[in-house]
Amino acid sequence: MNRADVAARVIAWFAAHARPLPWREPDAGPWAVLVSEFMLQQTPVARVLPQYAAWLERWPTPTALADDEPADAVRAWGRLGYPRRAQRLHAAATAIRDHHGGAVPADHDALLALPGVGAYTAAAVASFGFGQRHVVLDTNVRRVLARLEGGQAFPPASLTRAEVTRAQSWLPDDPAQAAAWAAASMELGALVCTADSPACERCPVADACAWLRAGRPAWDGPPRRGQTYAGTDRQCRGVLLGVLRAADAGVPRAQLLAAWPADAAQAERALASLITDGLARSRGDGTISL
DNA sequence: AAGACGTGGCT
DNA sequence: TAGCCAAGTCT
Repeated sequence: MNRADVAARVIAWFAAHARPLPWREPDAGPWAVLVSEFMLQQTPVARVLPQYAAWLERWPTPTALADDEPADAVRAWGRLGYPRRAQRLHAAATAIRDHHGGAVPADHDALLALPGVGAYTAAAVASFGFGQRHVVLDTNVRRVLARLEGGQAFPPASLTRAEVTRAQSWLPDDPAQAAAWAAASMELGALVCTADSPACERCPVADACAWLRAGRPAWDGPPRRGQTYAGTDRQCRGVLLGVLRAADAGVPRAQLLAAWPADAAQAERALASLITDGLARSRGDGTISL
């Protein structure tokens, strides 16, 4: 029962059970993969699906997006969340237009240099978009490996060097197989080896799982801190940005701030941070716009 | 390197 | 219901 055999079974399971997602279709090129990866950062598949289709229809190439305004991208992002991702995707498209001839680069380091592209996204695009061999370590794969080999219910709070080393040891030698493993191990985590109530009875490698063998012990590490949201600056920013997204023209400053009546000082602070981040701009006539 | 950064669905 | 969680990145 070596890693290659276990990985092969996960890949076979994927062939039979993978969801038919548009960015995995044969006609989805690197640009489609890049767009999907940006949208999927911390956002569930179900909410990404409609936005993804609309986005690619409007901007079928990086250059098409780069030639429009960043504000258009933020508005089209809608309610996907973390609107800075829209801003960064626009910036990445601009870099692709200006420095890569309009084609998404295949080189891992070139991908990593793009705005909003970190270790995961660079590896994912190189792997799914170009069939290369990279460690693709997202939250799903981290959890799968933590259980399968580590015997722990969850991975550490932040990505460790040990996890990367472990993931490397699972990567098939052949590039095509490595890319298949990346997609399959992610899908296994998303559909079977889920964070809560994992479906071990449907797991193709349950017999090889250290965590299941140990009786599925509960997480005994440090408490994973929750994400409080109500009343935070983040929520306030979201409300203000929602108003700006919906507006055709600039919104009078006072009217915008009135959208967060609970705490005027907080609204001022949130607006200032949005402007600093380039997600909102103050216009000459005293109005605010995207 | 811990914390900021949106949003909505599920239990 | 309130908290947890979702294909992370940046500082």
